[in-house]
Amino acid sequence: MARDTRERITTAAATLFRRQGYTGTGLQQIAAESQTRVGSIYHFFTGGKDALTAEVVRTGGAAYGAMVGRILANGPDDPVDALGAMFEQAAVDLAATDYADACPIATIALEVASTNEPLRIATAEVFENWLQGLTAFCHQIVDDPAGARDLAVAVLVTLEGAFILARAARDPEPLLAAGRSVERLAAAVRTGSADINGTP
Amino acid sequence: MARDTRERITTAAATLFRRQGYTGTGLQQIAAESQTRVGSIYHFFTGGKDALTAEVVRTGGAAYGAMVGRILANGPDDPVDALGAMFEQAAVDLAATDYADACPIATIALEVASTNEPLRIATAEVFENWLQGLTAFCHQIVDDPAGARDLAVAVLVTLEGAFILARAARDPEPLLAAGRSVERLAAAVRTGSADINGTP
DNA sequence: GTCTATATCCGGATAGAC
DNA sequence: GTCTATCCGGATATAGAC
Repeated sequence: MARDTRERITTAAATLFRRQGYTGTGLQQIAAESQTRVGSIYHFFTGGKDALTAEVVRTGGAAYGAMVGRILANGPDDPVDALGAMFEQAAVDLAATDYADACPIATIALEVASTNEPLRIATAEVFENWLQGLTAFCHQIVDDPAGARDLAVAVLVTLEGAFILARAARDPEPLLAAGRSVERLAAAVRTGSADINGTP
Repeated sequence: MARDTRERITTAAATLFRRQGYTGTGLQQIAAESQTRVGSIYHFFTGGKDALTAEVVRTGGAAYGAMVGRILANGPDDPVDALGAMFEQAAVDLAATDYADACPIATIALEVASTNEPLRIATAEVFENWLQGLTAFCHQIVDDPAGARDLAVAVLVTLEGAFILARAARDPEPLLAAGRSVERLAAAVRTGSADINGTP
């Protein structure tokens, strides 16, 4: 049962961190949720809470990035439409989980950004990995590498910000509105028709 | 010194909440930072930590919204350019404060979204107030009310998401890239030239 | 590997002297 | 209004029996 125990700990921690954040979740609660003891957590994670959190950030981040990649790959053929569909799926998932399951690392990222340098770096690396995957996808829409990266940044930050508003309001509408705007931006970038200073 | 004490408490709490979040900040630390005692906090805020936090969210949110409004009003005459300038200003401010002073309520909003209903509502109201101000501004760009609201949502969520990435990476680039994309989106919305399904 | 017990400290909150 | 003292629970972390 050794491997099972370790996995129960990380999954319980991931769930609790999503809903309560890093500082808001105690090791005792993680132990209770994963049906182990605090001592067992320290058996598997010698570095204590921070070592556990770092692993949750990295593996949870990789899993979420892979899931988004699948959604984009299995979505509409038109990559612009696929981006919009991703936001709609995020809205459905968020409402279905009582507005709890949004970004797995956003709360942690904000909590540790100015207080915990190793964890800050772990979150930054996850975001960068996501951006690289999204940039590759956006290359279907824009040839220019810098343009694809900019579009990828826009997609990710729009999703992250929309998660904040949707969770706060307990309303999927910000995610849907954000999806419409991302589609519109991606279409404008693709046609190249929208100069920064459009004709008034 | 009575009024001063109360204000010192809220100011210290606002600063600490920005950098460490809600659960990551204790009343003892707030008391130390504001040079008072925990008992004094309870003298002014009978409801304890949550009452203090609710006031910080509301007054800090109103102040930040007013500041953004001033930046937009005093920026370039072209409202599309003004939106881009706002992101550039946010990037400058963030770097100048060692990547600490981003959104005053975003961290709190994520922490309490699934754990503290009164505070969740307080953050939602602040976001809604900001959206109404931004929607009024975006009416300079789009006539259609729904279009102006959608653009306002896009601007706010893009800013919020860019704050997360910029703080995690300790790099203003996500804010600058987000600003370029918001300008591009606003220009496309103004000209109405970018259909959702643009010509490939 | 797992569990109990415990050390040390900080969390929010309150009562009451001054 | 301010300050001291304190309650009680939970925080992280560790030591050691089994």
